[in-house]
Amino acid sequence: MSGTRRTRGRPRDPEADEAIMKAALELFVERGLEGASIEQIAKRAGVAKVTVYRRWSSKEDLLTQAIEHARALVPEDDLWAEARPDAGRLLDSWVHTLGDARFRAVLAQLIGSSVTQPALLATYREQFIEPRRRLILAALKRARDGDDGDDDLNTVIDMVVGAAMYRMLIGPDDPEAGRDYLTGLLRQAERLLGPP
Amino acid sequence: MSGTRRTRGRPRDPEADEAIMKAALELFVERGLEGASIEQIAKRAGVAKVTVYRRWSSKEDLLTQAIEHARALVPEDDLWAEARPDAGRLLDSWVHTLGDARFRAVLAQLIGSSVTQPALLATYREQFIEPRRRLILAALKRARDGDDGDDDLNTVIDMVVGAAMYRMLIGPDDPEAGRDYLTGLLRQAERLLGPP
Amino acid sequence: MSGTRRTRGRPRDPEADEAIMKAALELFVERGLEGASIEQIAKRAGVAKVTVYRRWSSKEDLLTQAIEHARALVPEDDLWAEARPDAGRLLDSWVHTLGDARFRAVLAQLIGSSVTQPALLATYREQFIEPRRRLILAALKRARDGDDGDDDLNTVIDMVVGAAMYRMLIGPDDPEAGRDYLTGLLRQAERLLGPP
Amino acid sequence: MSGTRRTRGRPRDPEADEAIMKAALELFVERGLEGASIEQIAKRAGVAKVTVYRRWSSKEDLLTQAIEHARALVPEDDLWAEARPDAGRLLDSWVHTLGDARFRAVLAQLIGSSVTQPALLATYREQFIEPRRRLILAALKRARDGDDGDDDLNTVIDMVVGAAMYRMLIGPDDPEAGRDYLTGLLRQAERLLGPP
DNA sequence: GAATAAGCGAGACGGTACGTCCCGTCTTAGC
DNA sequence: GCTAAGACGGGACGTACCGTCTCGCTTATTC
Repeated sequence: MSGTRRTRGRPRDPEADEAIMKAALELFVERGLEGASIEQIAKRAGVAKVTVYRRWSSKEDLLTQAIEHARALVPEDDLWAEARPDAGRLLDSWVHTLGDARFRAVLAQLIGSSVTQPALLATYREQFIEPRRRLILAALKRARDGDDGDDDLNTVIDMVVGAAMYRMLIGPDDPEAGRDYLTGLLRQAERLLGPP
Repeated sequence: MSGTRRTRGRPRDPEADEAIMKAALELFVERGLEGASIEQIAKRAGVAKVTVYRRWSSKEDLLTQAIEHARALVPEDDLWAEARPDAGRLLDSWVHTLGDARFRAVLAQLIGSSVTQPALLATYREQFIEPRRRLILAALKRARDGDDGDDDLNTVIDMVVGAAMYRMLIGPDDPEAGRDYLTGLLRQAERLLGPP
Repeated sequence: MSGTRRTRGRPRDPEADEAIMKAALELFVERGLEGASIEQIAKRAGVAKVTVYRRWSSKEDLLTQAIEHARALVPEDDLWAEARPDAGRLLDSWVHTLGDARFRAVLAQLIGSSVTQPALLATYREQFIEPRRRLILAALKRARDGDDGDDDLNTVIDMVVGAAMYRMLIGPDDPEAGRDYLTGLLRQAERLLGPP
Repeated sequence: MSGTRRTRGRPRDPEADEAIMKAALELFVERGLEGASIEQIAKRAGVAKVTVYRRWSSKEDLLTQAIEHARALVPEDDLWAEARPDAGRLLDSWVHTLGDARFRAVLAQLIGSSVTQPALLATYREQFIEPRRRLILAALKRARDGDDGDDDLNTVIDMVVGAAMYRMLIGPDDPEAGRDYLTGLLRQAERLLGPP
């Protein structure tokens, strides 16, 4: 009755997919693109190497899918999915994310690997970053009645997000990049968004 | 006065140092931290592996020093070393740097490798980035007579530099991050630096 | 009856064994014990180094087995395996062997390496030399009805074989050690085996 | 006044020659041609590597000369230099030499190295072996009044010397190759030298 | 119920890099 | 000009992983 015909032979173990993607993401975060070898991924997932290769043609494919898969598991995403989310809670969420070492590790690894493998970072940007930017842009346009061009608003977003990421990725390791710093950024942004 | 006694035996070949650091930096840019193996560095430099190991105890030491060394070779640095450099030329220099794929590759790799090896990025920050920031900060303070706190000025610098780097490292690959984009950033910065 | 369970995983490639032992023997003959490095053996056999190390724990083990293996491939051995081989054909075989540069090289290398590594020569002696000596001894005893002690017969064999090898290994390089020389040796041996 | 003009600069240390040749010979005996590296020879002689290379152009040159040099130091040689040495004492000498592990090691290494480097063994043969053979041949001819050809006598010498060396170099390691064995060989030789 | 087919763990395969050691050559300072 | 010291390019060492491959076994579908 169901549309999808079952294939012949032994079916794939669905738990393996889960375990492999989990292990892949963990290793990528911990040791980067090179450190996340199929060998290690298979070992950590408790799976034979062929089992990985049968499902994904390359490490990059696997990681891309693992990133997409992981996104669906993050409950916080729901907040960003709301049409008009609460600004305070978004700030909290943003502070929380930026302070998370795991997040920093993922993003740093993605940027590093983008030199030889741009697809991963592109996936991440489209999956995580762009939706959030679009949400913020829409909120700003609502607040401003659209009297500024998108370009200017986008530049302001770039400045806020860019400063935060710059601080997190490159800036000195002082733990200053917390709520106070973000609040300062937003205060400056308000001036840019106010009347000239 | 000198007092430093020359050591016995054949002195180390200074050309080898040069060749090794050059090869190391090239490979790091091309293939990242893992791809820059001592084996390949030595081969490209036309040097025996021991010759590398004699001078540097680890790949990270080598790369750190290679980055420091490379900085001294960049003539453009002179511009930034001037007490009161010309703003237009600085902007040109900045545009040129941000548009350079090599620069992007180095910085991206450094950020990626900072997860497991923070020293490299720290060296780069202290050698390249901080001096430029200090110069800009001083210029801004001169212009503003110091009526703003350092924190605010630093935040503005973060926003400009951060936005530029964000665009270069993460942002969509459109080649928009050129002179026009930077000019837009600076225009916004002027507003932040003007009277509230 | 067999009981030997096949082990799991991919079985070892029997052609690799063959190629490795062949390459090892060739290199040993050409360049001696030291020249026959695992690195070169693997390269010549078209095989990865691990593949060698998986099978043999040391170079000496490998060469010992290679010598044993090579013996089984020499068809001439069949002649010596016959119960009552034809004396003329044995002489031909002996002349042929002594004139073979390869044979001289193997034996010379084995003797040289026996100083630091006696096992190789011992294997060779037991595999090649002793069987032939036993065969000759048996033939002599048949001919003489056993009225001499083994010691005397063995001494005569020593004298014939020893003279031939001495000529081949140490003696001046004149190509005299051919059929005439061996025939002369055997004529002298007949006198020793005849009535006193 | 004297004919030989002293050259300029510091004269070579004559003790160095001695020490180097001694060390070279020792290492050759202990570890063979490959093991007797200039590095090790210099270290054991307590001398810099250049000091060795300045005097000899190659390892083989050095060893050849070391062998020649060593011969002059062996007092036993005087016995063989006598016109009509005492047969009993010669036998003693022979037994002593064949039983000496050092002698075996030298000869075995020389034979092994002759595959790639025949000069060493040739020197040894001409310096040590041939003179002794000539002496024995002369003695036999004196005793026999020359009624046999040289060839036959040489063959008998080959058989005795060959058997002894075969036993020492290849034969089973039983310590049988002592005085009794040699005496047996000589007894057999007497039969060959007697009337047909 | 037997045949077929695909998934699975295990492990061998060729290849590359590791960091160390030693080789013979070279290039310096010091006597 | 000799000496000791030590750097040089080259190459082998034995180990560890890499991604690919090839086994025997297991599990499911199909005939």
